[in-house]
Parts: sequence; structure tokens; C-alpha cells
Amino acid sequence: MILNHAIGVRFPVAVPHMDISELKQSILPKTFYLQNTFICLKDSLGKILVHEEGKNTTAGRIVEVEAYIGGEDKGSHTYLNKKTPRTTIQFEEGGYAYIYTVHTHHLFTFVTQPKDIPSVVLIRAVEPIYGIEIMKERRGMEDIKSLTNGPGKLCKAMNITKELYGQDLTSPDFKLYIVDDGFQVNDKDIVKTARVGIDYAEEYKDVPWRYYIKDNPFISRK
DNA sequence: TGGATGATGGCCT
DNA sequence: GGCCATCATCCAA
Repeated sequence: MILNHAIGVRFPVAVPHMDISELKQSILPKTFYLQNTFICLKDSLGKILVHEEGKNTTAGRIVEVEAYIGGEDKGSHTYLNKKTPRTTIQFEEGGYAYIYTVHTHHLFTFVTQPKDIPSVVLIRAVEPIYGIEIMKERRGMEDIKSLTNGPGKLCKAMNITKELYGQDLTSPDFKLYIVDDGFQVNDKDIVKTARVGIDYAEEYKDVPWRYYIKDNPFISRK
């Protein structure tokens, strides 16, 4: 099923007949996640993040992402390929969930590339497209534009917690995954900027590894 | 075991 | 713009 809406054109959001079981036919496969991180970064824009929880199922279109590259990247938890209990999953092959906490919030990333190349894509914002009422309830607000326009916000709205750390996003048995509904994001509609909140990263502070969909109302900041 | 820190967000001025 | 809640994580000791 192709959602009959266009990003940035529709608002308020409404997808009354979206069928999750149909979307599940189009889960991104392992081969997607094994690709170079910057391919994953670019191609994850416009895909749909789904957390299946029965009547509390939520989904959102990915509109803002960042790359964190192990080894060289001083902004990464795996700078110098540092392996700790927290970062262990980054060293597995692509397709697993790397979820961590910062202050009181959870942040969701997915692991990319083959085993022992610890790199991830952080989902910084999604556009709510399913389960909007439960998102409002979890976030304690009515303002649709603020439900998921930040990495901590979207995890709260979609009930993504550390219990999902290490989950295989490519298994149909699991309840957290990303699907491709055929929505295309044109290259000219991708804005590339410095990443957010990594002032400590020295020469990696300003690398343009944050991608977002131009003019989308749900990005975390300009 | 304790201190420092944070890939944030909400509230304030 | 600033302030800070609040706790998992890491590392020095």
C-alpha cells in the first residue's frame, strides 16, 4: 500500500486506513543495513519506523537522521572502536537496535555495516502517521507537531525503551522495524548540516552528517 | 565507589 | 537565549 499523501503537503496528519500488516510485507532486509552508513543514512529518510504493540501500535515517517562512525568520529560512542557494555551491539552486523539513554531520555539508532564496523544511524525525528492518539497520551500533549520532532520525543511517543536494545530489526518475529512503502525522497530535498549536541567532538563537530527532509514540519530544528 | 558527563527536553526570562 | 531535572554510563582511584 502506498500512502496517498506527500510529505510537507498534508497537515494535520491523517492516515485513516493504514494497514500495518500490509506494510510488514516491506520490512527493510538485512542487506539494507549492511550497506555503507551514509547510504543507510540517506536511504532511511522517507522510510517508516513501526513499533507494533497491538492497539497501541505507532508508526512515523523518518524525516531527520544522523550518522555516527566508529573509530575516527569523536562524536561517536565508539570513537577509537571503544567497546563497552553499552556499545557492544554496535560491533555486530547491521540491523540491530542500539538504544541508549541521555539524561532522562531514550534515543534510538540502528546499527549499519558488517560485523566489527561499529557505525549507526540515529533517528532524530519522524512524522507521526499511525497511532497518533496513543502518541498524544504518552507525550501528555495534543500538539501533533511536537510529538516526535526530536530523538527523545519520538522514543517516548513510540514507547521505544532500552528493553528493545539489541533487537533484530529485520526479523518478522519482532515488533520494531522499518518499512519501505515506496515513498521517494528526491536528492534535492535532502538538507545536510552539522549534527546536534556534540560540541565536544572537536574536528567532527561540524561534519555534515545530519540529513533531513527539506521543509518538513516535523524536523527537530532548522 | 564516587564524580563527571551527557547524540535531551521542558520551562523560564 | 539560559537553567536544570535526573540517572545510566564510564572511568579514575
